[in-house]
Amino acid sequence: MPLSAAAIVEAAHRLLLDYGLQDVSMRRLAGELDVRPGALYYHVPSKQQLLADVAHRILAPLADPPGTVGVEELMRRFRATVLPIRDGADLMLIAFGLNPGLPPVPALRRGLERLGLASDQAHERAQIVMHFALGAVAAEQNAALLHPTPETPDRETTGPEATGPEATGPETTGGAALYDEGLRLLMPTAD
Amino acid sequence: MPLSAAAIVEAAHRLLLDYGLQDVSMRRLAGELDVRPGALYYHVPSKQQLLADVAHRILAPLADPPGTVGVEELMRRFRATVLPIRDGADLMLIAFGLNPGLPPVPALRRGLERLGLASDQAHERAQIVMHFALGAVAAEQNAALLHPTPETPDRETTGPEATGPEATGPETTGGAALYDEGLRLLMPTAD
DNA sequence: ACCTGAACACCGTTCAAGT
DNA sequence: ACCTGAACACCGTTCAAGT
Repeated sequence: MPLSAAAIVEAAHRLLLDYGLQDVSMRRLAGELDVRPGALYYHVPSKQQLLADVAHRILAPLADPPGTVGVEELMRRFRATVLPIRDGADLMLIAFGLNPGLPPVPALRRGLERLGLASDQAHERAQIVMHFALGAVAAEQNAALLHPTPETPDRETTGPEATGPEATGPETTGGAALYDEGLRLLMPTAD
Repeated sequence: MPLSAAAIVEAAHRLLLDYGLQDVSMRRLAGELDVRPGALYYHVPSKQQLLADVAHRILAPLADPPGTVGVEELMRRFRATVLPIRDGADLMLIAFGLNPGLPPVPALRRGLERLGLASDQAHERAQIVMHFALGAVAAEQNAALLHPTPETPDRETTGPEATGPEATGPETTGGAALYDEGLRLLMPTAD
């Protein structure tokens, strides 16, 4: 088969999961697909759009949570999805810049309305929650990359139930606890 | 004079303010300073460390706010400082990864303690607030860059009182109002 | 001590030309 | 229609050698 946008997105996704965002280059991608770099541009308009498509694929499971999952659980899943990807939050920041209505957002809005917020309020609150989530995961990933704790587990061979680090922080609260607390503060209350 | 770390940081700072993070390359910096790229590495260990030093310079005014400025005002100043710099939030994300105690953070902690939080609580809350601020400014900048609103003012020739965009959002609340609301939700209350 | 020259191993993107 | 070849204009970093 001749190569296609879908095949390129899939290869980029694999490269991202296996090596991280830094290693997803158009040239490396071309190598992986056994074509010259220029060939990719017949199928995708730019690296940026390609990355946005990859992000969409990754976040698709958060589009319509099965049953009625709570807002906090939804956002915990967002963190769990993005955290294991190297520079995953940077990718999501790019993707949300291109398309602010990406997957967790509509479900987040609906969930906030279910909690009593009017449509406008829910829209606003959803953005605030997303901003916090993106900042928190980005900070957590950068901290881990830049001064890494000894014994990074390096997921691989771990089953699908692998959730994340939770290495006992040096003087800070663990990333998950901090994140949960932030979510809690941003949840609607009678105020 | 022979070139120095300080001179390199200053040139990088100028390049950042004038052209944005994308144009701060070691090679371009070298050109600006009339040396070959390798010369820079005699004075700075890496681009990453250089950028962290530049970030420190930029955030220095937020280290000890004159008088006793409120927490919300402090964080508004953080936004106002970072927003006019192209990809400023990306830079700050790098910088805070390297050094989580950068300028607004200690003042933020002190301010939160003044509002009644115990030391541990203030530390935790400060991180949460910083995560939100970083995410919010990063999202705002990416949105502006990726699908720019017509008539970007393009600061320059504008006086020192230039504060920022505030273009009437299409369907969303303006960036400043959204940011302020996020801050408000994260401020300590009796709960 | 401080810097150059030159290399190593890369980037994203374009586009005439081939099949 | 789909891809190659080749270029354009770049990257960060290292390091022997010069002064």
